Amino acid sequence: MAERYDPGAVESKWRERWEDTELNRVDIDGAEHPFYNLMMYPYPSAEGLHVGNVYAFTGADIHGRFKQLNGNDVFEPIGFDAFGIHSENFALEQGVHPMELIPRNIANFTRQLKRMGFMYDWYRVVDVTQPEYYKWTQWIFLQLYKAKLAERRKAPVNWCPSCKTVLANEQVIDGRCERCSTEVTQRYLDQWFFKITDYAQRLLDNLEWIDWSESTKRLQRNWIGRSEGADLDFKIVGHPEYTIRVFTTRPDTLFGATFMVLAPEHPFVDAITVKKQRATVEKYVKTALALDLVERRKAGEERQKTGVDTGAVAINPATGEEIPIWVADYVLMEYGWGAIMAVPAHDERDFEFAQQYELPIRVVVIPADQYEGFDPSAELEAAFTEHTEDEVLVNSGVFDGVPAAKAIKEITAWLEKENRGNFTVNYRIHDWCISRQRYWGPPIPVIHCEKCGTVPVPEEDLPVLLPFVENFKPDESGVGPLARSEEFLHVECPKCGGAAQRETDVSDTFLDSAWYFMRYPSTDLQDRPFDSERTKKWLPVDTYIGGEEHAVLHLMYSRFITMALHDLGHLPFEEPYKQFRKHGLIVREGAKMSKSRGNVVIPDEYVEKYGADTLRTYLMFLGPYEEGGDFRDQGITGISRFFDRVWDAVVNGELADGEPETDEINHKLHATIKKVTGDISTLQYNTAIAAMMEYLNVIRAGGRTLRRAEVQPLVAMVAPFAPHLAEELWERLGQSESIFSGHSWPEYDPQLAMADEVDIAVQVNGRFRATVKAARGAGQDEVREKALAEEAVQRHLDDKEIKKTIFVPDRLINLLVG
RNA sequence: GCUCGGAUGGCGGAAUUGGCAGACGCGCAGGAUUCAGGAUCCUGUGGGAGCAAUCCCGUGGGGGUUCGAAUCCCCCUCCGAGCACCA
Repeated sequence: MAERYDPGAVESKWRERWEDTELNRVDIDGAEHPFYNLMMYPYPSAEGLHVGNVYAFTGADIHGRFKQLNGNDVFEPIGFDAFGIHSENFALEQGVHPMELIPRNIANFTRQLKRMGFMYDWYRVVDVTQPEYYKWTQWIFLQLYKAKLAERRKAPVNWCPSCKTVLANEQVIDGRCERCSTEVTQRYLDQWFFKITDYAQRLLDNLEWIDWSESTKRLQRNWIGRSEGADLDFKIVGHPEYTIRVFTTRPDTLFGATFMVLAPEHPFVDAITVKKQRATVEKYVKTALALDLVERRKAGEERQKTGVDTGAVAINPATGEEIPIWVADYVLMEYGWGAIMAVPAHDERDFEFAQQYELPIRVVVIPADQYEGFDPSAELEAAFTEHTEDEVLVNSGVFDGVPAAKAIKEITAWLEKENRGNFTVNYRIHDWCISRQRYWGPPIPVIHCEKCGTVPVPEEDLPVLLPFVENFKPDESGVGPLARSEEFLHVECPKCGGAAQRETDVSDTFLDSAWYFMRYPSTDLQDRPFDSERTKKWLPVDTYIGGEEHAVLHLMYSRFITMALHDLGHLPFEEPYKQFRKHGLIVREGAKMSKSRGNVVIPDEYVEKYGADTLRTYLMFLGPYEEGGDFRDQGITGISRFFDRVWDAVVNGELADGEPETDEINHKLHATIKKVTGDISTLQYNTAIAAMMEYLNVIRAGGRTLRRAEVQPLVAMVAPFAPHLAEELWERLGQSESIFSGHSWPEYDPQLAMADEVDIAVQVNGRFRATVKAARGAGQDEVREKALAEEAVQRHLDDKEIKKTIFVPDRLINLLVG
């Protein structure tokens, strides 16, 4: 009676064995071939592990196990991103205090993660809500504060009326809160900012050399949004004390600037508005500022442009003409200088505005082929084209006829010489607002003293403990719930000893995750955030695998924090992850998974039925890992059957000793090892699995007695995907050590991996007519002779003369006849 | 609107990067086994014509380059993602 594969029994056996033998416990100080394999730690939701988590972690775990099987000491830690709005909102919904709820969720997550067979080192878990962790999050804040990279200022901020907190720009998706999808509004509050803009250029430059998924790098590039152009100054008639500075990417169109526009918040608005227009302008500014950010940002057709004339007049430095100054809310204070020179002929927004208010439009750039015979007085259609070498300036004085791209440089140079402007670069990225008027986060370690102002908490007083606050519900006040704890709020000023108050905001949860990977190797040390020797040994992270939804959030923030800590002398490197690979998204039956659709895959059900190994492998088989896949319930049986057969091949029946039985099988074995080794290295797990299946089909064909040398390498190749099964089979093959404890990955012989006989396609006039077998490397004459011997080839040659032969060695021969 | 992906059998997806399209798996059909269902095993499975050998068509649509195109170039359609009044 054949013994059947029982995943449940095999998996629980090895789960216990690994735990007893501490197989995945890494010798942090003693490891000889350190490899840091990181995956994005989850926030422990009450719903438990999502199949998306399992997908992400499995792909990363396979990578880690593969490295381990190849002789590395792989450190693969896990932790919990348990602070933050998401966790807190759930606690509110359930009416349970987060201090009670979160540990419960973490326990549940831990159980589920262990069931999946990830090779986590459970002796080094990070839980960001523990004081021994957030003490150091606060420490990082203090370091940035000292370096003047943290700054408190009043600013318009994104406010989520539902979560009742401020959000970073990165957390506003389509004008809505990324967590609860409520429309975001604008508020003016005192906020802490991290000056990530100081690092914009470096964050951009380093993208050139870090080994990351291209698409992720592109997202970051777009988000940083570098644009080159010029700052230039406009004089105001009758106000010699003011000049309006603008930023433009199109200095070549300067001669076409027929008016200027200030943002409603622009500091000069009040001062320069003429008496007659004062009431109108004041009213407009008031209305504009009352609009929330979302409404104001609605572009183009959605909302008509509005604006008012200040009555003031500026001088176009190029033409010397007087041009009117308007105020309009389509100009944003946050970008550039909050003021623009309007060139309606070459900017759609300015054009729309000019049409609406009947402002003059002057064309200054035209296609080069229209330059001959151009009449400068003629009316021309506005043209919103990119400046190319095919375009030249007109109506532009001495610059007439100059190609637009060249004119950008020449006009900028001229402005610089005149001291009226200069070349400059602008970035779209804004400073990172880290204040949150919420409860569930690390208190920002700052004290406000009436006498001394803002005083940082001395490092020796850290951590500033998050107090238990019974009613942690956020409210409309813009003041965080921590203000409700009298005991927390009132404190002595560390400087003068007088009565003072603590900062009541907590920091953004993205600050917790910006450095968690630095903590893992040092979780056992309480006197420093990370040990310098261990950091040198393990960091930067060798491979980081995670979702791309964090491209401009976590991944950008952690790069910034790493750079800042590097510059402050705390880290020997400035990029945190040597290699980053994004994984795709997993959908079900072609549709996104969501609770409302009711199509969420609960991993537990499948683990119960098929085992963790089968679920892991099936998830990887769905499609290319970096692109995601489509989960179909029936598909999992394919993997289930595959493992049944692998089991059967090893366990049932005698295995013969000696080399693989035939050269053909030996070749197939080596070719498979080569293919699987390559595919796993590049995260192409789906084709790696297909290759193993193909190999098994080959060796099982004909029901022959298998040889140990045919089967054992397969067991090793299966190990990253199905670690429990592989361990069991490894043991049954007579191995006494864990398959993961040594260098168990099979080697291949590159010569053997190539077949010595190949099929060569034969074409006649480009159409396939036959295949012939030939020795690898066979020459054209030999192949041609074989091809001509084929009956089908002869038929299509039809006795005509062969005019030309195209020969690709080992692949194809194409015979061309008249 | 801008930027970037993508479209291949009934389905998920392969294709050595310009060289036999459809690997591998699911599903389906036929057969074996079974009292039966399930499981398992064999065989077949892009479409069309033919008893057959064989032939023709075929990678979203149209054009092109090439001895040869799923792959490269141009135009179009549809789907997805990110950004969006960023001057």
